[in-house]
Amino acid sequence: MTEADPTHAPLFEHPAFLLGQLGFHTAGRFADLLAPIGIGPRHFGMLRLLRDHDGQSQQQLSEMLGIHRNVMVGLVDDLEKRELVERRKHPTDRRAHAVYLLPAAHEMLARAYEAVDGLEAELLASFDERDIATLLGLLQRLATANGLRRGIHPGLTSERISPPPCG
Amino acid sequence: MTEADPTHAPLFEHPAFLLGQLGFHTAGRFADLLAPIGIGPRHFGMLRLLRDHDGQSQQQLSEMLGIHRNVMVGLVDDLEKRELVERRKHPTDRRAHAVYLLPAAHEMLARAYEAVDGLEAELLASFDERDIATLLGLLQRLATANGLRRGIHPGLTSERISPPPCG
DNA sequence: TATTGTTATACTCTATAACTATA
DNA sequence: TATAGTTATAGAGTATAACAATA
Repeated sequence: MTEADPTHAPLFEHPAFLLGQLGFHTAGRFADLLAPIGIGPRHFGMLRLLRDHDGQSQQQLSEMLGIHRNVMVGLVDDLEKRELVERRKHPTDRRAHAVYLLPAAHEMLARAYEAVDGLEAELLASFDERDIATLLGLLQRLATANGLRRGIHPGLTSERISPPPCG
Repeated sequence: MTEADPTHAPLFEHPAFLLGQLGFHTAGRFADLLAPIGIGPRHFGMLRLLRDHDGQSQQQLSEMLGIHRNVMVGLVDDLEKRELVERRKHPTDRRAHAVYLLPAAHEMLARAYEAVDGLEAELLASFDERDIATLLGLLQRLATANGLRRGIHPGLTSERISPPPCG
């Protein structure tokens, strides 16, 4: 099953393909590692945001996460059911809810960060310090040059990034 | 909005996060570039596979693409409607269909490869030859070390890779 | 009139199971 | 009994529009 391509290199020779493949794999593994503690990547992102932006309205939070406010409703519902966040009255706008972290969230965040560390270690197991530094620098340049917002990833599902296949 | 993290580096410092972010972006852009010619990433993968494995059964093809045989039905349906492939009688197994490329598929493949080139150029616009070579080497090592199958990407949807958000 | 949170709807994609015709 | 292709069903996810309360 060697790839014989008359005009183009095999996909293994394309950085774009490898990025897509590795990104999908990474997102899936992240969801896998988060699953045992009972949250998904989107919940992690929300808790992480709240640690620095406690007490904001759902509207504000959804803009910062790059998601629609309708989706935010379900996200806050989930986290409220697990007693990780709380909806309180907004101090200045009676239409809005102010969302606050509850104490349990900090322990949850600590455990989620362990998952992040585990993922990073697993992914980069075969790399030494220098390889990692080189890779990080290149990926940061790519992300910046292609207009990706820092720390905002509109591609992480609750469980899996989702879809089907391709070769 | 500077990231102040007591215990962990901002996500921008995590190769795993950047891979997920860049992978999602890349997959989405690929779908965008393919859309004008009327196919999705999964169709491209199928046509590409058929060029080297013409006349195989749907079962065999779905195994090679890493997808379920039920999904293959719709994929072949799509391609048959566009007269890019054809179902014929399998020479040895009367239960199976043998799938063959039609002439129009070769032109479609050529145009799809232009999209691949365009994506690659867009993504790596700020990189010189040496950067690209370094990146490619690192990504290939990562893909291999993490057990990813060459040229098989079970994460490309018909239109978009799909999901919601995270920070 | 616009905005916040919410709900309802439709649409896409997936995963499972079941059916048929063959093997 | 198992397999190839197909179809049906239910589930998850998203996007859009609409609604009540408030600005």
